[in-house]
Amino acid sequence: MSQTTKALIALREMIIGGGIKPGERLVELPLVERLNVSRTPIRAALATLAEEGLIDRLPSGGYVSRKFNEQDIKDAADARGMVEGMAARLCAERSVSQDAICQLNKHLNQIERLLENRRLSSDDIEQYLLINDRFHQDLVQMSSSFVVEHLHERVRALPFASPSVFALAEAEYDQSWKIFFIAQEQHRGIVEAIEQREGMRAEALAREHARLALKTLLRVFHNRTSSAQLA
Amino acid sequence: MSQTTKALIALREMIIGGGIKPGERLVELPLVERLNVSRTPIRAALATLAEEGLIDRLPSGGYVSRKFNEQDIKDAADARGMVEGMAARLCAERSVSQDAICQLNKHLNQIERLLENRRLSSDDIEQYLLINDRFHQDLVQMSSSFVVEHLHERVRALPFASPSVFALAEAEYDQSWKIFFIAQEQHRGIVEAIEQREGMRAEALAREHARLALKTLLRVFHNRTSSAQLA
DNA sequence: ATCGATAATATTGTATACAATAAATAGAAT
DNA sequence: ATTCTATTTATTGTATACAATATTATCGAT
Repeated sequence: MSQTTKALIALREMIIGGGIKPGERLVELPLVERLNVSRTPIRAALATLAEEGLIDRLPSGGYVSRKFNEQDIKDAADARGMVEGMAARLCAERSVSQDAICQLNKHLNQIERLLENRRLSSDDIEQYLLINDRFHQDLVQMSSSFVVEHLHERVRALPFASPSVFALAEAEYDQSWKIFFIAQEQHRGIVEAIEQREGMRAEALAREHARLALKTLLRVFHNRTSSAQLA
Repeated sequence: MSQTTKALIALREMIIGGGIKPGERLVELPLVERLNVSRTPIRAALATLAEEGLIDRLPSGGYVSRKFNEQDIKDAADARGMVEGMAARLCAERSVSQDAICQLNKHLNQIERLLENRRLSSDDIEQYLLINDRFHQDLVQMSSSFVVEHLHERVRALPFASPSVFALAEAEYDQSWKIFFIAQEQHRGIVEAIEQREGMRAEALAREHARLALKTLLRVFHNRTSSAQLA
């Protein structure tokens, strides 16, 4: 693993995890000591983080950690829905191959198998997130649009735009295991719409799907507002 | 102007303008000589260009100039419509101030004044592009969503996603000056929809507006296919 | 005490040397 | 001739010294 990657991961973790507080300036030299990497890879990592939208470039040079409010999280989810919605629509309009549909269904079948045990273990949920991610990733790939792929990368990098491990704890609550079933129903709907070339429906479903993820996420936050990144 | 900015602009111009051909690898040392800038700012510029999607990062390190086909241009326009559509919708949903509406209308009035002379000079068109850009930029700003702003920056950087000077020549043709009126009508529609809090309509109009820009652009390309960037 | 100018310091921007890695070439074995 | 390996070369990755700039502190004037 390159030094740049090392710095990037460490910094991301510090920002999300609260090691660097919102509004705090990211000075290069101190980071050299904290991360045991020279300035060059740190600068590269900072540039990347700025592109990802996690930190802000100061007009006079340097960076500060952004602070995100609840509205930002909602917007991020909305944007994610928009991009994945476009992906789904393009899949429908461009008649993806039967093979592609099968691959999507394969993921969904795996999820279904997970959901057979009504009580999901932590491992199950981790599994779920993994497969879920693959499903969405494949969907984007199948749109055959480099632009959509490109935007999806950006949207995925936004904090909390993706269903995260934070949502993990949530699953313990009895009230929320239904979420998985609803999400799965939406997954099926999206694939069905694509198969039937119903672009508009595919897009709408993908958007709604993002809203569901958001709802779960926000509930978690309201339970424990102590999240480091939140203003 | 910093060396990095200098390198960035020069490289962008070389890629779009054809000085660097699609598929060509961008080796740092030769670029140092061609641009009279050291490796450090060149590396920074290359990283930025990769984020913008103009060049591809090789898994083994280094970059190659991307080649864009007609589908990519269509997708870019589509994506632009999607982002500006979301911006318009948010403006509507979030009840932008009367001041904001006035500012948008101010731009539109300026455009209207330009369009009074049926025959537009090159200067007029340049003016138009400038004002048009400000209108769209303001629209995005007024959505008060940093996510939308963020994505808009990405989408704007995509080649040909924005109405460009290429379209300039096109305006000479008698058949195409109507385009400006249609575009203006859409502009008015978008603002009206925002004013009346019709989110869905605002979004749809913004999307359609992007398709119109695309149509113009594609016509130009079909007339003179010799464009450097096109595969 | 407050403001402004100037000096001191901190911080980023740039160049470059060196290290690590990838690509290309040449040579040997089959 | 072809493939594999060894060696060379080309290219990127990293560290660091120096330059330019921005920020902060100091001091004097009002």
